[in-house]
Amino acid sequence: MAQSKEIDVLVEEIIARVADRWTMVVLEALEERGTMRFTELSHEIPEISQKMLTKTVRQMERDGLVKRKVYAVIPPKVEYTLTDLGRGLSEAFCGVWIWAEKNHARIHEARKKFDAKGER
Amino acid sequence: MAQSKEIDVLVEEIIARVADRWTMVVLEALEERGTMRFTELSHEIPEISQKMLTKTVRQMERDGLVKRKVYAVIPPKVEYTLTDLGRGLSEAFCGVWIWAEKNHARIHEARKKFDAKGER
DNA sequence: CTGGATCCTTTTCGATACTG
DNA sequence: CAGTATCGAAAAGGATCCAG
Repeated sequence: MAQSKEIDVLVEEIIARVADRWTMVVLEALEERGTMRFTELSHEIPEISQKMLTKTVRQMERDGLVKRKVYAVIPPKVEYTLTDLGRGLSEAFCGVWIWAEKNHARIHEARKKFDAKGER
Repeated sequence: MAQSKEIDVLVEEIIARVADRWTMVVLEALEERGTMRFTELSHEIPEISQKMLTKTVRQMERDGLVKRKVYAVIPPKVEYTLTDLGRGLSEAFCGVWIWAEKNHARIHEARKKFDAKGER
């Protein structure tokens, strides 16, 4: 049963959005540590800029992957938690993480070989 | 058993590279149809430009995900095939595709809700 | 047929400064 | 604390032309 082409395009768009560099890392962090505040996230992922973190969590919220809970206190407090949808994605992506952990050495090796060839 | 931080960064780099928009689509195409020529790929994925396709398959070759076989004929003939590494990734990523197929409707729904809120 | 090279536009991203 | 706004650098991407 062939999927329609339109569905394919929709699915591809989801993959592209969701398989984003930072989305994956934030998803992992939230999966491992549960509910987290904005600053906790940025400490957990030092490589991300504040701007990208804001953008990423907003996008994830929009896509229904995380729940954003704002406390009306001063100073502000905002907590991020994975939704069921987000946890499902995290689980689905688990296989890719495992694959990457197992094979990153092979990839780096392949790159070295490839680059060595080109230098001749 | 906590993984070292350096490994994490290596793995994240792999994820980022491999979870690229076009890499995923090319991977899928090659997994489904086996060996393919350059033009076949570009026909199978009409949305990709020639430049991006070239770049993507080069990168995948460098990372050891595809094998590139050049036939010394005129006109030129180049075939692309997944390596074991590539097939492994495709398999690992399979879970994410299934998740996306199952849940794309929920995501689009979540987006609609989110956008509706913002318009007030 | 399979690209490489070039030019140009668009998008992404980081750094910085500022606010409730 | 948790952002928004803005600027400029850098990267991605498309279009076109050319070559082996």
